[in-house]
Amino acid sequence: MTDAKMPTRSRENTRQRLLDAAMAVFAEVGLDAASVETICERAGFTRGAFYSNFASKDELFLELAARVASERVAAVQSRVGGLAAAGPDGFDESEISAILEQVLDVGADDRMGVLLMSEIRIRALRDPDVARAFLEQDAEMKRNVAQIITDISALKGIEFRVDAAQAAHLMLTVWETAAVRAVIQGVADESRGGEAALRAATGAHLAEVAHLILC
Amino acid sequence: MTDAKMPTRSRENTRQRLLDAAMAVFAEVGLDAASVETICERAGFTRGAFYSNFASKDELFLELAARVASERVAAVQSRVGGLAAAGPDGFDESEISAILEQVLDVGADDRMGVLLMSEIRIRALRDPDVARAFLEQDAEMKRNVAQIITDISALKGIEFRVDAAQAAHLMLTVWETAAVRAVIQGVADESRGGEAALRAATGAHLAEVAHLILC
DNA sequence: GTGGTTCGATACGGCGATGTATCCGATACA
DNA sequence: TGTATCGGATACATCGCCGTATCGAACCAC
Repeated sequence: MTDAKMPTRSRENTRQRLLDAAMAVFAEVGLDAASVETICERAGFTRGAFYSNFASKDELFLELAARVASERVAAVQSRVGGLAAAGPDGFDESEISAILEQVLDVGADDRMGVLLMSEIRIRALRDPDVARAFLEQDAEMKRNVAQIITDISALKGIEFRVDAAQAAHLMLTVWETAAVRAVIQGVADESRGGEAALRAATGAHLAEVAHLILC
Repeated sequence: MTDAKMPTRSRENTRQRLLDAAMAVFAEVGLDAASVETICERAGFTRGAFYSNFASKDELFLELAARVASERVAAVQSRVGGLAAAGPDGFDESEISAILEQVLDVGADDRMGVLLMSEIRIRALRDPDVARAFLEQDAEMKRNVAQIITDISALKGIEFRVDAAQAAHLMLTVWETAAVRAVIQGVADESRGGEAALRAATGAHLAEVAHLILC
């Protein structure tokens, strides 16, 4: 029963390093093209360490996907908390989009995040387990964003043209697609528009939607 | 004269069969997981035929992506043409979404179409060539949809809350995301909701957007 | 210190996919 | 009818990667 096991501190450490390395490699070349070998050498291990910690690449991916998803949700939730601070003063449509932009830019503002989510998404198109995880995470995100919208609505006494759930759905959709589009744009003209361009593009689209849902 | 040099009729035929088979296999297992061998046996050939017609799997994919893209655009364009027939009678927000739904359901209404476009999209996130092709096709689609919206606006004397380009962008975004989501939904509960569910889900979201962009 | 356990490295066998080089049959042409 | 060409099949050599089995070293309790 002592077998509850302190994972030797080094074991858990190894797992995390492997997961981090896998995240980077998956983002770079995609799940299928990423060999176990590559992941290991990126993490500074050999395949022995890998198979001592994971049964297969798929298992690792599942765990990684869960980690990424929960991190995204957690990050958004934490930002939602610190939102009430935003005073109930002046209000215009740019404000709501700014708030959401700030809330959402966790997990979608960097190239790697977009690539990883795309990898998870395409996997969800074929694997039931991943599909369920994906939908659940998405629903959670939607709930959080809807909460924000509701809060704003209550705080400022504003009515929107659609209910919070629909608005949240729409904004998440637009945000996600815009982020992907921006990365593709950067790849097309490898002039490395990078972060700035990405943020600008997604922000603009969000503002557009905010305008639409206002009364 | 129809054929400058008849490529033996059999050669071009072989190419097409290989492309068709590849399309199916790519949709099923993804680009990376699809082996040349699998594609060939699906098409009823051996690898000899493949390497006689294509230099590599990547080359085939590029050609396939171009074909799919141009087919999508062509299909939408042809539907746009037959649109003026829709009489300028009664009008409500469900009509505009119905029209767009009808126009768009080419290329996104079937599981395979969604899977293929997702494959192209994820490839566009890493390969500059694919990225450019993707963006170009997307812009073309957007132009066509914007045209439809403009036509409707003129025909019925309606003003929208955003300009046609923005509206088109939004509707394409929502449509595409909804289609993907529906497929994932079907994978999650493999009760095979299938086509009907997919169409219903995407239709509902489109209607929602139509409501928003109306004055 | 000593023995046991644990974790990662090394070594091995094997499979599957790739790309090329060669062969064979059918069609086109003289 | 004989011959050249073309398209696809077959055969071959190779490589990368996988998963396991084994080894060795560090860490633990006593």
